[in-house]
Amino acid sequence: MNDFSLPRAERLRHTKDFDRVFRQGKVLQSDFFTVMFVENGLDYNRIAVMVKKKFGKAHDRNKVRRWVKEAYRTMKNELAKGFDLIILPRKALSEVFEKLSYFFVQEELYSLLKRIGK
RNA sequence: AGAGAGGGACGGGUGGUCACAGGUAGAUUACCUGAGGAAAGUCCGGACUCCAUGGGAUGGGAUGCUGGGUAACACCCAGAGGGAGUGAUCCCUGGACAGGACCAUAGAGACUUCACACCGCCCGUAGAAGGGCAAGGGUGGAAAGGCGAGGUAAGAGCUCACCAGCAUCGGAGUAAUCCGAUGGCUCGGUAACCCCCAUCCGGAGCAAGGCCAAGCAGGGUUUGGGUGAUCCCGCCCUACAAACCCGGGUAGGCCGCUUGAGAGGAAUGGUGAACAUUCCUCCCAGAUAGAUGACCACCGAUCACAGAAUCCGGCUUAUAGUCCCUCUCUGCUU
Repeated sequence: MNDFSLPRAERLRHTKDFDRVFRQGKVLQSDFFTVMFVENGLDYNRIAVMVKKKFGKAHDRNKVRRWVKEAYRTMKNELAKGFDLIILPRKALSEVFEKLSYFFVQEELYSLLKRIGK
């Protein structure tokens, strides 16, 4: 109930899983994020964060990926279960990234992710 | 105190709540560890792995004052010469008498066994003609040793002193080079143009390469070769090697993967050097869709550049701020 952990099993790891999400998945978009998701037949979610090299230098790419993972970890109990999802930060985010705080990213993601499965 | 030169250290801290990666332990839990000085650019140099294997010639590439250090280097240390600065200090570095090529514009003339003569100077003459000359002016990045004196019709290493450069001899130094003597007076620059000399260099890269598991299905054509700059010789394989076509199967796990030219300290050698040797202590990230994050509190007082991917040694570039050491100049006080 109060499980905030994010172990390896709850992450997408194999090429065929990625292919399945890209081929069969549905897409949700906001100005700053794209989310692709598909049902996985399990009783929990698996996620991956993909940051394109265009986003910025390695330091910033790491930072945005960690923020997204952290945000997902703290809100995952409030989301629908049984999906594989891929979260992609969009180019618009990289342009204003330096001025943002973690909380802004968290808000953005929550408003997007709660629409999954409805 | 101010201005400056060289070098070094750190680059938020502590506590708490969640979360991740690795390791250890009798193991759904504890404990420990967890990015950088540049992790970066991928510019050099190695280790390591595979290409069956050795030698020679040619070609290509890299480096470039001297000596030392190193596994090696384009790095480091010490020294030499030249240049800049009052100084601490900083910057530059093979050869232009082996040869070739080029030196725009300007200028009379740009490297040539009388270099040239535009304005000039001198002799000559009524004035010319005809001779002699290169000091001064002018052009240029550079004008054929410089400067002074003698000399002369005017001039000229024509003669002489000093300076620069060249050659020979002697001395000091491992050497670059320096010092001294003598001689004949003396032909620029560019080698990030070809080139010459000396030294070094095979290719590809951890997605290297290897093991296990699973799985299928092999067949055909061409070439005669197979050592990836080329050629030659030797040797090995040809049950091989390469290319292409048709058809099929994997793309999961483990190793490589972090103990290493390792870090800290001491002694000795070395130039109070780079560095080497010996001894003692320590283990300090190893992910694989890729671990370091988020929040709260307090303090310093707002926090730069920025994230490991086989591992080391360098170089270069980016960097808020804090602290330390050595030295120079100027001013003031004693």
